[in-house]
Amino acid sequence: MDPILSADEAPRAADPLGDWRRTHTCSKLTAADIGAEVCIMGWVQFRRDHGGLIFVDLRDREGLTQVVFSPDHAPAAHARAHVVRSEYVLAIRGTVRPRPEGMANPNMVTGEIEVVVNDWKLLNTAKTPPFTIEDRIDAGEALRLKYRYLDLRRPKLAQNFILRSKAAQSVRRYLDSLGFLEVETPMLTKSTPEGARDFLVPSRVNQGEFFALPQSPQLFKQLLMVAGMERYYQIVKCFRDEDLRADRQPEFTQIDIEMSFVDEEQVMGMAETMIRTLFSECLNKELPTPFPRMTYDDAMRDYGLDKPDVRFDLKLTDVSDIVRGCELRVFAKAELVKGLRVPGGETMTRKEIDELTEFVKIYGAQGLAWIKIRENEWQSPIAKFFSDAERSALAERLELKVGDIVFFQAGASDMVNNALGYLRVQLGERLGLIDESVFAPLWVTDFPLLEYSPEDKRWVAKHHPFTSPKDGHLEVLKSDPGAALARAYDLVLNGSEIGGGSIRNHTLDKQSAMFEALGIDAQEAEEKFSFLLNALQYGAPPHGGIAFGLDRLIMLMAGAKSIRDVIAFPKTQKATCLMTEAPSAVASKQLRELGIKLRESAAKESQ
RNA sequence: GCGGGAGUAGUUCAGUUGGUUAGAACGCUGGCCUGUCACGUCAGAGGUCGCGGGUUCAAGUCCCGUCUCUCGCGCCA
Repeated sequence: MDPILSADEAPRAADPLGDWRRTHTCSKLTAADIGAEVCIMGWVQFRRDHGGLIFVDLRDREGLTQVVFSPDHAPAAHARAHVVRSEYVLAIRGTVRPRPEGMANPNMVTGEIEVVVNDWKLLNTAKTPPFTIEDRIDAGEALRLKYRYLDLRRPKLAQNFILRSKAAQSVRRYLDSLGFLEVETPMLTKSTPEGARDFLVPSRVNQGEFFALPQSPQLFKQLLMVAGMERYYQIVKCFRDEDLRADRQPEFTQIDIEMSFVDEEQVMGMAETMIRTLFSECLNKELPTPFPRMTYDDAMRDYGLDKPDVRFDLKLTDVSDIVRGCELRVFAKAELVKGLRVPGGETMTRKEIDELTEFVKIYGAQGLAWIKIRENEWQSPIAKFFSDAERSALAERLELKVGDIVFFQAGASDMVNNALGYLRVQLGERLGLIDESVFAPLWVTDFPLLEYSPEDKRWVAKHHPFTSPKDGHLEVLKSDPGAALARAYDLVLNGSEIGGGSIRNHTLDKQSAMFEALGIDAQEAEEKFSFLLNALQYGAPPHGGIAFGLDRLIMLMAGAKSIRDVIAFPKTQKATCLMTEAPSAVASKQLRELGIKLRESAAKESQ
């Protein structure tokens, strides 16, 4: 056995691990282990030094165990233990024993027992951490991101990564059992015109030219289908240089899947079972069979959004036709007028309504009209503008009852749907209509193939330009581009889009027609996508697939508020890493090798 | 690019109408303490009030600019 330093000689020098081996993790000791000689290793969570007895809660990835240094039991070991501080790394050899009568701690998994120390090693000391490592956090996120390796020691965060690992394994097991091949695709690839901004990587050997990091492996997985792989998957990083949100990071992970010889029913069925298996294996939650479905048009009509949160019941109602002739001009001339009836909402205060009005303004609304339905009157700033006929039509259409409040939004249809759709979600949260223990999956289908971009003044792909139109919709595409439907589907969970996919164009003529509709001429298509167009001419099988946002999925499963809580080393909202301080300036030699010169406004001091 | 919130001790925060030496809790250091479990107790140390200007006899506090973190809008096929 290794010699152990005595208390008076260099008490803070670390001991070598030597031949000590861990026998148990800190969560695994129970009353069944009483009497056992064990060796546990971990970090000091709390120290309670009574001068006599010293208690230490030792933490490892799995949990906490109380360790007791006793002057009666092992005087030498006890004498050295006064130097122990928070986050010191200890190896403990001791005996599991029951806590004295009445001293059990019901709040701890291992609260029945404690380990009385026979001998111990100080494996390392630690500076006082800048914040306390416990779930009851009191430090700001910026500080925690700088010391991410300390934040990750918190049990709650550690649990998220245990869940994430189990989830990835569950998905791999499932897909492997169905004959999917895990194939890696390039990280250094070609910049594509459509979609998000690319992260670019300069090439030293090809100066003046750039790789792009993949926004997704979309084209590669299609080419793997042409290559006859038949079933592909990958749990893979994707990169998009767009602004961040609580649920968006510039690099994120997809479960990427593609299959040959299938239609949308087979892809959705496979994906649905994968998600159901995942929830069953990792959370012990049974999701409905089958998942409910809704068309895009129905989602927009009833919920205003293409990702309805169906955990609660409020719905939007179109009343445009009823108010077309009313005296309230903003209603009468609006492209779309919708109402949102809130049962029992009549008790809402002026202040609450004002807050909701501010809320909808975020989405471009000018204001928020409302009517409180009382026994003998409609209390409302706008009720006077409606005729008796209009009132009774509204009451009937909206199924108004005494005690309700109904909110209206009028104007451009995109704005009305967006503002009322998010107002609905806001009300669901504020009024406690959401059961947080429920997971409500929903397929949204029959998406439009294209949407009009006012900014670019042209039609752009809603899903992506490789999505196949529904049967017969290739013709619709030419006559009425906005009406053409896609063989695309999204999976929505609790109001978040967690996955989406489509059946692809596997023939050259269909893909060419799609490019044409998008205003990509033959020459540009050739430049950007010749490899795909070539491949489609060599016997591409019918194929389709789906991709899930793993981070967002784990975030929902873990009940985390931010995607950062399920990514080991995330970026801040300005896409920087507070721990490594990336991105950073580089030496001018590096830039010279790449043939890159910075514009003066962008140049920063290099190291 | 735009809007909201935040920035004061190691941490989380308080700080009145601009007015004495900027406070509290936790943490930290030292003493005491043999059944604690966010131990207790006594004592102590600890401040570029994000940064830069300005107004003023006097600025944590008022004004202008700027940076960072965060939530959202736009953006994200």
